Parts: sequence; C-alpha cells; structure tokens
Amino acid sequence: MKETTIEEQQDFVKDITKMSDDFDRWYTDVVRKAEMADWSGVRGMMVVRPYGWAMWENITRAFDDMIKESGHENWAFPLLIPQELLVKEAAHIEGFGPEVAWVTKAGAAMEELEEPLAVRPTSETIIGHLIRRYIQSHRDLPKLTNQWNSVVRWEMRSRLFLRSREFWWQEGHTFHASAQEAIDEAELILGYYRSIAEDWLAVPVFSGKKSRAETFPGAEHTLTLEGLMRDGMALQMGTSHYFGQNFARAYDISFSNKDNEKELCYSTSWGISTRLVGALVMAHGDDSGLVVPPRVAPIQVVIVPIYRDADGRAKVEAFIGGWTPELKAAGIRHRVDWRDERPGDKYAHWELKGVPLRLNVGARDADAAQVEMVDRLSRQRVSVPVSGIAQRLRDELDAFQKKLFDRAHEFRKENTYELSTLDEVVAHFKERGGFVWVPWSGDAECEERAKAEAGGVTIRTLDDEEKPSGECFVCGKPAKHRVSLAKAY
RNA sequence: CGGGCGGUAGCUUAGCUCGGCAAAGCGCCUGGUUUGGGACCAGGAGACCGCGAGUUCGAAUCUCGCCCGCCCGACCA
Repeated sequence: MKETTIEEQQDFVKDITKMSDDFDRWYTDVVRKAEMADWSGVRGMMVVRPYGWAMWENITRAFDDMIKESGHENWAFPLLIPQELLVKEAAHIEGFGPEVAWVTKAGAAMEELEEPLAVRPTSETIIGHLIRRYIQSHRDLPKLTNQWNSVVRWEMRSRLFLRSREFWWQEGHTFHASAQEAIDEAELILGYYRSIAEDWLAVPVFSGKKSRAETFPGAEHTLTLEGLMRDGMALQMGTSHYFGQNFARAYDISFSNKDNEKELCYSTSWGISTRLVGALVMAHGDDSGLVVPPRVAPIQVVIVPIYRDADGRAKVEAFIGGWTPELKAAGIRHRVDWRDERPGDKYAHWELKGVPLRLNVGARDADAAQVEMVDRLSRQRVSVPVSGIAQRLRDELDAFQKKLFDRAHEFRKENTYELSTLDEVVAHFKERGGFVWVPWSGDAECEERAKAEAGGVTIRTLDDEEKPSGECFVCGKPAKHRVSLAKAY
C-alpha cells in the first residue's frame, strides 16, 4: 500500500479555504461545512445546528455540574426589561446603551407601548430589581443564582459563534453579605471557567484582572480568561465580575446584618457563552477542518464499516455488534457510519467534523479480532485488538485530549513575548500576533496610546502573580502592573 | 453605523457591458457496476435569477428603493 503524507491527504479536502490563505474564510467554511451553524436571514442572528449545539451542551453540562456542586441554583428571569429599570445603574447603561434592542410596539395594530421594553443584553438590572424580594436577612445570603438563556446585543459586525446579535450563555448573579465573600465568589467561578477552557476545551488561558478600560460597565473589577487562536488573535473566553455594592445601591438590595443594621449586598456576575464553541474551532482546527477535544466532542469515536457485498456487510455488522455495547457501557460517544457511501467519503466527512478517533473495520479486521484505529491529529493507522477495546479507547481519548492541550500550549509559548517599549510593541504587531507581556504604569493614556499606535492591541490581562519590574512601556514611569497585550476578537 | 464588493438550483459559479428559450460542475433522487482514502455508467428531479417598484413589446440583464452576505474602518462576550 502506498504511504500518503499528510500534505497529500489534505489535498483531499475540498470546500474549505486553507487557513494560511484566509483565516476568516477558513473559519466560516469550517463552521458551515461541519454543520455547526449558519446565518438565518435576519442580520446577525444565527441558527445553531445540532453538531454545534451538542458541543455547547457538553460545555453546559460540565459547568452546570460545577456550580450546582457549590450551591448555585438555576432561575429563569424575564427576557424583557422595562426602560426605567435598565437605566438605573449609570455606568451599566452607559456601557450597554449602544447595543440594546427595544420592543416599542405590540399587537396586530402595532400599537406603541407606553414604556419601551429592552430585550436583555444581560440581566444584572432585572435580577437586581427582582432579587430584593427574596433577601431580607443575612440568613438569606448568599443568594447564588444562575440562568441559562440567550441575550441580544445589537452588534454592527457579526461572525458565527464569535459575535452574533443573539447568543446563548449562562449568566450567574450572586449576592453576598460581605465584600470578601463576593470577591472570593468571582475567583471561584473564574477557576471553574479555567477548568472549562483548559480541561474541557483544551485551550490554555492567561487569566487576571481587566484594566479599567476593559472592565464590565458597573463593575469594581472584572476577571478574565484569554485564549490564543491559531491566527495569533486573543479571544476572551469568560469573565467574572465583582460589583461591590454598585448594583445593590442602584436597585436597593439590602439585608439586615447580625447587628440588625441595614446593609447593602455585595454582588457578582459571570458568564460564558456559545462563543466558546468558536474558540474551540479556532484553537484546534486545521486545513482538513475541525479538531474537537474528546471531552466536548458530540461523537468521540466514529466507526467506518468496510464491506463489498451483503455477506460482507453482515459479517462486519456482527463483528461490530460484538463490542460496541462495551463502548456504550464505558460512556464512549460513538457512531457507526452505515451510510451508503464509500469509505473514503466517510473518512473525509468525519475528519472535517473533527471526530477524535476513527475505527476502520472490515472483513480482515473481523477475522483478526481487531480494528484499525486512526486519530484525527496524527492520522497514523494502528491495529487494535477488540479485546479490552473500551479501555483502550478511553485511554486514547484521554491522550488525545492531553495532546491537544499540549499542542495549544506549545503554540502559545511560541507566540508569547516579553517586550519593554512601545516601539518594540508597534514593530511586533506589524509582523505577527500572539501575546506580548510588558510593564505598564496603570495610566489609561498609555493604554490608549498603545491601542492607537499598535493597530488596536489591547491589554488583555493584568498579571497579579508576578511583581512588575522596570518602567512602563509607553511613558517610562515605574510600572504598576505586568500586562499581556494582544489583538483580540 | 460609514466606505467598497456581491446575491442566479442544496453548494460553487457562468450569463449581465450590448435586454430576446435560464446554463455548467459538484451535491441530491432512481437503477446498475463498485467499495481498505473523496469511484464510474445511464436516467431524473431541482431556480418567484434576494425582495419590491420603474423603464420596455419584452428584464437575470437597465434605473431606483429595501433586505441579506463578504471585505475595510468605528463599536463589541
């Protein structure tokens, strides 16, 4: 049999723009050809197809388990928010105002409403307003709420999963009796998010506080996770906000403390969205299409039966039927592709869809009580005995998950730099992307100047682990923070 | 939201200047031969030519308005 190289194999890929030719087009091609999502005909509104939604479901299941474990409860709050409520927190409405969609008419006659209703861009305001009913005493705290829903933000520019006018997410909103407890809550959730990003999506992230300019409207501080995509752009993969008493003040959320004094709550909010599905595409995909981390893969193992005639098929079917129950029992998400196509079509199809492991199974294999296993990353063919196959596949999937993370981690390492002056930063981003660490004075003017001169690069995270040293990369004053810079989605 | 480009079958496009029977490849359906890396033969279905007005004997083609998409900016999870 002729050995084919990976390059030759990639020639088989039709329909997808090469990543190196045009990354944006590549991304769109992959998302659409892998049947993850499409545009709907209404500007900026997407339809998420089962293969994309299943990945989101796997993420939601993982995160929902985490927050339930730590005492959070799911609620459902209204979609529509009265104008009067939305505008109460000044910084918040100033931040979200430009992208709020309004319902102003209703009924067959399209009668004007007395008060416009905002379609939620996020729910701090309505939850703040409603939650006060359920909080009287410190004994009612903490109140740990979450909701799974979609929100609408009137974006001017859209990209599937990354920026659509409607997107699906969870928004957690918690209320506490002390500042420290709320601060700890925001940190706790950030840790969960890190686990989702790194352990589930296999995307290594830098985490830390946002600069003032990048902080959520109305928050005291915002914690963030930033991943690196294969085009060198950063992507925010989750944020967790500490509000102090800002929202409690605006919405009068107070409680009686142990000394019977009235006190305002301390609150947080935090969210991850369907954007993470886009992150997974851009962090792991290649010119053949998707590569899906096993832990979130809708299909972890695809089995391609190979046969010539009805007898051959019966033989292969009986063989496969002998051990697939073991896979099911082991919780391995698998599918046997019985479609009436040739094997080569199926190989290409499932590679485009990024299924981690494929088993080619024909009469030869049945006779030898083995299968031919091919993984999506190396495309090496390996014969595997069916005896103990469930455990073997479990191990392979775990190894695949790790390999994906390691590869992404290595990629980030190769694309992370330490620089010290604005000139260097400007020169750097003219040539390439990635993360650049610099010392920063903490002045917003320096941040703005860097953004203006280095082609839109922004401060992604403040590193609170390492002590800053040296002078600000822009103004030369002593640095207060060590910060990561990147161009971001 | 500003500037540029585009929208013809499920997909990719030709036709548009110069108005005159709506085409091709892929995909889809049926039958047959095939099947260990994207097969082949034969037949077939499939198009309010983005939507709406206008000009004209006649519009995919010309004009205007709107919708949707792509690229570049400003804004952003």
